[in-house]
This record gives sequence, C-alpha cells and structure tokens, in this order.
Amino acid sequence: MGDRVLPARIAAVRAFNRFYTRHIGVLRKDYLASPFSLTQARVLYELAHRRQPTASDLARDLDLDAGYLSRLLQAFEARGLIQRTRSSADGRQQHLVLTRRGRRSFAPLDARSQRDTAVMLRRLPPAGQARLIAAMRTIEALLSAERARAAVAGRPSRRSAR
Amino acid sequence: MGDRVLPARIAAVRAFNRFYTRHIGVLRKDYLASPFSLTQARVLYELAHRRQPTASDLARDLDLDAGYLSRLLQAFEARGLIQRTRSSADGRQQHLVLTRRGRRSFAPLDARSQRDTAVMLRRLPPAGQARLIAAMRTIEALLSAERARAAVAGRPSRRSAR
DNA sequence: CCGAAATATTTGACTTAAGCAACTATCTCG
DNA sequence: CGAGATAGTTGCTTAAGTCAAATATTTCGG
Repeated sequence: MGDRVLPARIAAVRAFNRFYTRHIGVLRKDYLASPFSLTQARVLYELAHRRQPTASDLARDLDLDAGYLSRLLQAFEARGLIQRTRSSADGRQQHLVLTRRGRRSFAPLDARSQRDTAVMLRRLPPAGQARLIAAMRTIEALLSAERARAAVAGRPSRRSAR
Repeated sequence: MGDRVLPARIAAVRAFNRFYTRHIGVLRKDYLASPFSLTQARVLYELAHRRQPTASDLARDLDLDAGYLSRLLQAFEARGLIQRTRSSADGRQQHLVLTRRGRRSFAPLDARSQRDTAVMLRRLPPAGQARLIAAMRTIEALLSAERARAAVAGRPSRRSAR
C-alpha cells in the first residue's frame, strides 16, 4: 500500500479544510444573536426536517454525546419547544416532535440563515452562484461516496465505528 | 434591493454547510488522539507556517478571543513549545516562534493529518481527486472574492466589524 | 511635548459545552 | 428464561470559550 497521492493534492485539501473551518466559524458567530447555540440550532433543524426522529437518530447523525443530547432535549421540553412520546413499538425510545411553539422559535433562526445565505449569494454573479453550487455538490458527492467506501472497507457489518 | 436569489440555490448552499460541518466534526474527532485540541492545533499550524506572527495576528485570523489565546500561548510557552519576544518596533506586541521542541511536537500531528488526508484521497480515483480539488479551489476563490467585496461594501476603512 | 484615545496583551471571574461512566428500563434472541 | 444489546438518564468532571477590567505602549492632534 504505497503513498501514491500527490503531496500537492493533500496540501490543497488541507488548505480547503482550514478555509472552511474559518468560514463555518464565521457563520457560527452569526448565530450568536439567537437564543440557541450552534448545536441547539442543528438539533432544531433536524427536528424541523424529519418525521419523529428518536434521540439516538439525532445523536448518530449530528455526532453528539447521548448524555449531552439528553439534557439538551430536556431543556427544550422544559421550554415547551418539543414533545416527547414513548414509542409504542420500542418502549426504550421516544419520538421527538417540535411543538407549534418550537416551530415558531425556530422559524426566525431558519429565516435568518436563509437570508444570510441569500445575501452571500447575491454578491456573486449568477454564473458564479451556479459554479459555487456545482462545486459544493461535487464535493458532497465525492466525499459521501468515499465515506461509504470507507465504511465497507472498515468492517463488513457494523453500524458505526464508535 | 429585491431577493433575486433562487431558493433552490440557498437550500443547496445550506445543505453543503451542514454537510461540511459534520465532515469537519469528524476530522475534529481524529485530532482527539493528540495532546492538542483542535484550536491548539490550529494555532500551532499558524505558528509553523508564518514568520513571527503576533498574538493579535492569530486572534484575528483564527477568530479567537484574545484572552483565551493569551492563556493558550502561556501554556505553550510553559511547555517550551514557543518563544515570545517583545517587538522592538512596538513594545506592546510580541513575536511568536515555535521552538525546536515546538516543531517536534507539531510534526506528528501534521504528519497524521497529512496521512489521513492521503488515505481519504486514495479512496478516490485520480480523476475524482482532481475534481474534488478543483471544486475546493472554486469554492475558495468564489467565497474569498465574495468576502472581499463584502468588506468593501461594509465600511470603507474599518479593520473589522467587531 | 502633553494628554486623550487606540491598541496589544494579561488576568480574574464566570458560563457553557462537552465527555465519560455508571445506572435504569426495555428489548432481542438463542 | 437469561445473557447480552440498546435507548435514554443522571452525576460528575474537565475543557472551551466569553467578558470585563486592568496594564503597558503607542499614536496623534493641538
């Protein structure tokens, strides 16, 4: 198993990771005005876009510690943002749903993120926008295909490499 | 100033941001084995790749709190990883340099990140690698041009919108 | 050159985020 | 049934990050 990957390519990927780390950090700052942390916002986003996920669904997909998430959800419930109902199929799990109030709280956050993204895009000419998005799609496609391959390579039938 | 940005484009960008947030989170995990946190690693990286930056250079570029950074640097100095010398040009600032020991400590971290990136790239066919990197370059170019434009639009001569 | 305002860094006090391990309640399956 | 798995909770601890006040220098108008 030789190296075979051009150093320049490695450097380019790492440069991008640094760049985007910073970029996402900037976005993170923008969330600061809201009453939610970035992690909370990510959880709310998932809750808003799925049908009745369980806590472990969220923990797995957002890669959050179960204990941390549990407390986070407790706080959401205390604030009346979500409702939790024990699964009838499996009594250990609970299905999570945003309440009307939860949706109302999340809406401005989502709207703001949408607006900020629009502002950013508007600074680019339409052709630039298209190129940006095409590039993003390319990366997503390549990296997720890559990750699938890695999973197969890792172990034939395990759920995650915890 | 109308909206004018296609909703599908906004959604695509936001999807990518979520995707990459997760992706970077995974990378973050990989750093856990090292004796440095992600932020520490980022600081070390900057120290390794610049000539005598000041603390405020780092704080600005990595978007770190000055107080937090100050303590971080103190710890590095205590561990003998960096040396700080007061600037002769401006006595308030100090120039930071990695010591030999600092470089030695950083080397394996850097090597590991390099190796991990290589592993990831190796899973893609060469053409895929090229497409990935081209896409990354495209995004970097578009977003940094965009940011420059935003700065100009914001205020004609301010250093940052703190 | 003086003094006000700006800048770089430090320090103290505090809040929040996150991680780990142990524990309870359910479920699965031979 | 009984030995693991799995879902979620709780207690405990540490790391990360924030904020404000303080100190030392520098800059610059008048």
